[in-house]
Amino acid sequence: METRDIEILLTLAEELHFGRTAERLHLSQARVSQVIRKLERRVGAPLFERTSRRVKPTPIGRRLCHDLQQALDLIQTGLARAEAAALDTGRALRLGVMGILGLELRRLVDAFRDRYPGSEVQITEFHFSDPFTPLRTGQADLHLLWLPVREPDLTVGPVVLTEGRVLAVAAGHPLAARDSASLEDLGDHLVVDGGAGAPDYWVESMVPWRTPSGRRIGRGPSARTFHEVLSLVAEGRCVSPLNAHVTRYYSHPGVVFLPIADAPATRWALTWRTAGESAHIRALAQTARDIGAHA
Amino acid sequence: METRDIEILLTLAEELHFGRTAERLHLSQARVSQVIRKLERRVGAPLFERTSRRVKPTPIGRRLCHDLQQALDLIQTGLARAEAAALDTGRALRLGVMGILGLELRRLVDAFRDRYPGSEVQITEFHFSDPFTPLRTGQADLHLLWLPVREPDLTVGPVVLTEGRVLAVAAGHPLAARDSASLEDLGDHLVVDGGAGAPDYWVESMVPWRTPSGRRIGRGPSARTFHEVLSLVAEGRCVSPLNAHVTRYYSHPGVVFLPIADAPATRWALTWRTAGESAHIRALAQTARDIGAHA
DNA sequence: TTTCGTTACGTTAGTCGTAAAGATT
DNA sequence: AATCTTTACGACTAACGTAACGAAA
Repeated sequence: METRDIEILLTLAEELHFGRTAERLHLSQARVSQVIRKLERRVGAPLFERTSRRVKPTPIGRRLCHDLQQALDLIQTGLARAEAAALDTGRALRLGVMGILGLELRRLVDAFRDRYPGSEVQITEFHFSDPFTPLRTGQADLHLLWLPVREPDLTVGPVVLTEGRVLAVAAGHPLAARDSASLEDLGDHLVVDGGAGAPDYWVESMVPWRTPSGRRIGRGPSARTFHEVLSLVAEGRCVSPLNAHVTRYYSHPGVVFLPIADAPATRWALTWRTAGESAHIRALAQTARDIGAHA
Repeated sequence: METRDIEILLTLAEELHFGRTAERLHLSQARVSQVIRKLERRVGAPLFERTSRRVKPTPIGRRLCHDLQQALDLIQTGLARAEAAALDTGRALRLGVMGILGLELRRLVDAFRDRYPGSEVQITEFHFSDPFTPLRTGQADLHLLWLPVREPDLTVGPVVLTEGRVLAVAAGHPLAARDSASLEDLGDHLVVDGGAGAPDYWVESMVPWRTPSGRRIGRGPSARTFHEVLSLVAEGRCVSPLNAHVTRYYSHPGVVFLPIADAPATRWALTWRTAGESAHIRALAQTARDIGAHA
């Protein structure tokens, strides 16, 4: 008898309804039926009387649920205690960020250090040219990535930052004189190319392949890091959509940043390998949820 | 965290040795390592300090083991209680036997009824032509089968009967004048054919394909039930090895039974579908173990 | 006829073993 | 070198979902 089975049994004893039980546990109704049947065969007696109208525990079932509820509570509190203790002794959590963005996470990191004085967070910088590899190779425990992230092995956690987008153009560029740009303008110029390390859907969400009206957006020279992008833009070899926070940290005489009026907001979320989830990771994610996203 | 994982953790905490833990739980050493590592990542702290010479629980590990031990005990006692209650309310256990053999099980059935007055055992007869199907289709909960039984989905339980073998021949048959037969004699005559419902290894163990010296044993007409066999033998169309208990219940004027001096003993064991194992089945098997096998 | 629970079957995720590598004495 | 744990990889079991079926009101 596995704890998963116990959880299903107890939920059914509460809900008294196979469908609602399945829904609460994100299972199919059939699965709930199978598990209960398996338990009944294991025990050797029916645990519920059921018709299509009513589900009611038998005396044996009721008694078993009572015992198992206690056991499950014990497991959960024991685990919670161990996790709490672990947070006082753990090694540093490596939090990946792209470019200068680590500075924007001060509030989160301070709040986390405040809650878990025994834990440490280490900010590590990675490049947008290969966004998921640091997590997969274990170079980072979490990574701050812009959404959408649709990778089956990764969990997308809370959104911690939301910001607008700007277009970086050379100071002498025709657009530089305007005080805002639009996605449609991208059709008239080359944009920086991010290389092949990231999946198309992810690049597309930041640097689209087509303007809203359907014109193709041309790819210019490629860059791996933010500084390389800035250089290319300053040389006038291309333009590049960027996230608004760069305007707070960079001012380059040869580059002008124009708000892109019709670009969707960029949402930055904590992301981690599902298989690598740990108490530390959950703690940081929960801290992020609690302090909320801020522009 | 599943109960299987808890069991592994607790065993390791007792043995303080990955290899012995694996052995006790019939697992590979690697698997133990994997599970512990998974738990450690889940908790977020090492649960054991280990070198190739020593395994020692950390304080967090020790504390967690203590909590989980209690939980596991609770699950097991709760389950045991439910099973005990089930034995008082259960439906009849259907015990399959071949031919007249049910009469030989009186002692077992009486002992079981004595121990579990709320339970019932119902003897059901099946044919040797298709020995495993009754279990697989659910027509029987247990089946008394001669060994060896090598079916991946079936569990072989205790041996409840052991007996010698006899050769059934027609009264007028040349062998009928002798007072014993040997396996070598089978090479001179046709034996009854059991049909294709049973696997070869199982048929072979009762009616071999070759004599000890290697001569081929010819197959005669086929029969599905014991009575059919007896008819064929009486008609002189074939001979047939049988189990010795038949001499206690059958005396047919046209048939003579000769002990087969060099045949191995037949061992009859309770067998059931592994997936269908229940408290009732375990109770009957345990009763059988306790009263022991008898000739 | 609708509402549930059950059964049948195909897919997939995770368990487990094998074999080889890595670490410690 | 010997002993024990960890890692890598492939096979297989069992968990799970989908869809069709069956029973009850």
